[in-house]
Amino acid sequence: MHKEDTLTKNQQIIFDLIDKSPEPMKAYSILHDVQKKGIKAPLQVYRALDKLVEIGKIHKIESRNAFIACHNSSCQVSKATAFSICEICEKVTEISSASLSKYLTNFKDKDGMKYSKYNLEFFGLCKKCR
Amino acid sequence: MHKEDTLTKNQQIIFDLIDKSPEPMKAYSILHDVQKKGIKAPLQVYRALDKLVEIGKIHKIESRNAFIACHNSSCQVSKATAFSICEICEKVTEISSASLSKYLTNFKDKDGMKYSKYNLEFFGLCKKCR
DNA sequence: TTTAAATTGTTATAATATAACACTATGTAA
DNA sequence: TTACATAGTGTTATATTATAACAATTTAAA
Repeated sequence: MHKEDTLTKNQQIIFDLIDKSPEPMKAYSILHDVQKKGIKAPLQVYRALDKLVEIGKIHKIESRNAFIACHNSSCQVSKATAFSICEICEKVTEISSASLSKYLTNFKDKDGMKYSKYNLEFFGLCKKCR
Repeated sequence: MHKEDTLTKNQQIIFDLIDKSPEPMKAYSILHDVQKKGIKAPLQVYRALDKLVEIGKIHKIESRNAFIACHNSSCQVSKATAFSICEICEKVTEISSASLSKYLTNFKDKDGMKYSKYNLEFFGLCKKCR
């Protein structure tokens, strides 16, 4: 499976940065942080991000245009993602719920259509902000 | 409830355009189409879009940066949205499933936290593209 | 009717993302 | 080992998406 694939230099630098970050990181903030490592252009960042998303090492939080490392060990969920987002402090947490992913993976629309790929973003207030 | 609110001129022009469109519309494509009606600047479009999203008349498809009219009559779902997106033709359909919205509205995360607001995007192939 | 709130119009600019092209590294097959 | 395909890199330029700041106007409620 893909997750074990060796990352290239740029991919590794950018993954390490995102993985260490306690919060989702934006592309240009990543760019700023890796310039000292020789990554100078937005495209270098976006290419690494694209690849990391593709292989499931990171996820994009669509509503925030930001990226976080995947913390689900199981590979199936890399294209079936769910997050909770605090509307005050912007804390983002990946939800790993077997019942949720089972429900959504088995969900059929009006036409009986199933979708193995989805992205779900819940919004509310986190513990601290409540 | 908000949906019955009267729209302002710009909001009405932009809502009508989106409502008539068979597919999600992007902000600058909207701008292009409404220039003949006197809306000349991006900000005029974004302001109307923000308001229309806020009152639930339209939804933003986050993964596409595009906007579609809401076709659910019930107001509760305006902040609890679900869509299917065809990865080939980009057709987007709003899903109105009582069981889905019930499941997600009642979903509790590890900490027992519930979220009344969410956005779900399913990806796959539509009937035509399969 | 005056006053607060929302909306508008406008210019400028910020933030996010991709096109195009030349070059380099890496793995695979002859 | 060579040669070939594939993926990744570096670079410049540019496209796309979105907001800041400020003055003027409209609207609706007290």
